[in-house]
Amino acid sequence: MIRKLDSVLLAQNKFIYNYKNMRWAKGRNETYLCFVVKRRLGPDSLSFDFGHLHNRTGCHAELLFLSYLGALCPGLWGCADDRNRRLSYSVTWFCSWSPCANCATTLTRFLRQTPNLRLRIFVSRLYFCDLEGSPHVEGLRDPRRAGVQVKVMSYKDYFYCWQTFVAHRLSRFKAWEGLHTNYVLCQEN
DNA sequence: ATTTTCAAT
Repeated sequence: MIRKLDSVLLAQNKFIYNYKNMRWAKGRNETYLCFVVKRRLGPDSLSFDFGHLHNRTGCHAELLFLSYLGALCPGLWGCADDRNRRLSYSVTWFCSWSPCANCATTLTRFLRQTPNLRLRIFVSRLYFCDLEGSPHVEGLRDPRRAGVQVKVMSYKDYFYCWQTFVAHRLSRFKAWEGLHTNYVLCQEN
């Protein structure tokens, strides 16, 4: 069983504040990304690592994650086994904002060149997708065309994140008001 | 009706 120190877990209030899927998320000037890395061995996949990060100035969370990928997934590149095959990984991430157009393009290009990496994206809120003609709607469409599963987080996803990434102690995830309604609204985009 | 967003100060 994977066991990590509390310091790598998110504080409860930080999780709630950043992932709350309210329609106008005032003051959420950061983006958090919680991730699970699994190594795929034939039909089985084993949990390999997990954690979270947030953007730094000038680097969106998604691209920051990509910069850590080599360390998170040893053998993803190069030939890692005696039969000259690369190792396969699957990554699931939960992002507080959906990817912007630029990140989506970079991500899509990256994944096309890395077929041994499978990615699933869950997003809590849609980044600038309300505006008419928003280029960031591509943040949802572009990766999908490359075979990435992109979904809006629902109650069960928040629940899972709470259990997996948050220092919850013994407290159970408690849904905020409007969670489900906001989820439904987001999902329609 | 309007509010908000991977800051800028």
